This record gives sequence, structure tokens and C-alpha cells, in this order.
Amino acid sequence: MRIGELAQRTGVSVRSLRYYEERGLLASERTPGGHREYAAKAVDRVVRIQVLFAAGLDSTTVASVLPCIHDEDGGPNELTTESLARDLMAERERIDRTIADLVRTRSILDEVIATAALPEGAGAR
Amino acid sequence: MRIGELAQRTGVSVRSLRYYEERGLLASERTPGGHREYAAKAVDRVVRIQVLFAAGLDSTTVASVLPCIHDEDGGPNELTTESLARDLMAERERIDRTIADLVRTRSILDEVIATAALPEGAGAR
DNA sequence: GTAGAACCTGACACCGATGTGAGGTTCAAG
DNA sequence: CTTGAACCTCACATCGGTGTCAGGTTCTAC
Repeated sequence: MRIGELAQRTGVSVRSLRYYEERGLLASERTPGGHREYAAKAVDRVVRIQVLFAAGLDSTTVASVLPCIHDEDGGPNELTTESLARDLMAERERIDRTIADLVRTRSILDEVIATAALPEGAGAR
Repeated sequence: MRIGELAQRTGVSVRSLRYYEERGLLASERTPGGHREYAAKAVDRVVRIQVLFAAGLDSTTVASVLPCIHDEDGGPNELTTESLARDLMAERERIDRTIADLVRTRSILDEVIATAALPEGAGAR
């Protein structure tokens, strides 16, 4: 498929898809004229990239993690370096802290929302 | 206390503290000479601000939420507008989605880390 | 062969919290 | 007083993924 279709299927902008390629996250064949051509698997890959980005990984980290992820096509994914593993454990800790902050913030918001849900003279009326 | 001490106690840079003030998140008295002077409560407030930032709220949202948070000083915190509540619920959903992404990413990382922890010929030998 | 959609590269803008540096003032202690 | 640390304001830089525009080429369908 071409880039427009991939964008549509994944909900990711064309701009971003080109950026993913530039950063080495997403490969593409080219037509003789230079247009990008993607295999069907690309959809999954883009989705995965988005999830990793949403978790706060930067493109460099994503690039190093992606080839180590076991996906259905069972490619050669044994490349997990020890130093990469160290980086990922640091990343993991960061994620844990972030989750903790999010949960705390969520309950703060819940409290605030709750007080708003009781406009004036709540309890009995 | 002065800004340097507040920075040290909270682990937040002086620059950031000034920024919080500029955005209306943190108030300060001024000495006759113009130096900022903070009450002890400021420490708590700064910590709270950090948590909210870490959860991805922007300074505007933090500014609108802060006065609605019930803290020990029991100030007048009934200002929760209905429209604010709406914003916060949207924010809450975003947080939920983010947590979901983080959890997914964390387990991806765990998998990758696990394969690295089994260098060569793991199981039996 | 031609029109129009889709694509290409390259470059610059943005957001938002924070870093950093210049140049000047205030504070506290001797 | 004087000195050095701490503070002040103002302004510009940064990072990273994404938006967007410009100017040009390719593809598809008629």
C-alpha cells in the first residue's frame, strides 16, 4: 500500500510516517518513480511505534527496541544487547514513576471533579 | 524562605520556580528589595505542581486546578466551575489512555529485557 | 497525452517546560 | 563600607514529534 493509505489505516499523519522512516523505525520499498510502498505488516509496526512514543520513549530508543520485539513474522530478534537491556531497565523505572504520578494526578482530578458534581446543596434537597 | 532554599528543598530549579510564578501557579511575597519570599506551605505546593506536570497537564490547567485542591490550610476551594470539571474529565480520559500505553510498553520492555537476561543457551545446558 | 490526485524532498514553525547567560541589584556578614 | 553570594529581569536556546508550506515529480484514469 502507499503512504496515504497507511496513514489512513493507522491514524498517523503522512508527515509522521516519513519521519519514522527517516529515524529508521519504518522501512519502505520504493516504486521506480520513488513513491513509498508498504507491506501489510507496516500497519502493526506503526501502531506499535505509536504506543512506544505515547509511553515517552524517544525515536532512538524505539529504533533500538523494535527489532527485539517478537512479532508474528518471527524474524531474527535475538539482538538484545546487554547495554540495551540496561537502558530499557532505566526506561522501565521511568515508566513506573510516571504511572505513579498519573495515578496520583488522576485521583486528585477525581476529587476536584467530585466537588464540582455537587453543585449547590448537594446531599439532600 | 527564599527561592534558593525552596529550590533546594523541592529539587526544582530556580528557573522553574520563577516560571511557576509567571504562570500564576505559585505566589510569593517580596522583600523591600524585590527578592521573593516564600511561606513554608510553598514546598507542598511546588511538589504538587510537579506531580501534575509529570502527569502531562499544562500550566494553564494546573493553574485552574490548584485552587480547587483541598489542602490542609482549608482555603476557599469551592471554585470548581462546571466547565473546568468538563476539562478535567477529558484530562482524566487522556490520563487513562496514557496509563494503558505505559503498561503496554512496560510489558513490551519486560519481554525484551527477559530475552536479554538469557544470554546464550539459557534453559538447560 | 493530459488533468488532477497523490506523492516527493527540504525547510521552517510550534509547543512548553527548562537551561543558560548577560548585566545589574540586594542581602548578610565581616 | 565592602565584598561575595544570592537574587533580580530579560532574552534567547533547546528538544522532539508534528504541522505546514513551497516547488516539483509521479501515478492513474480518462
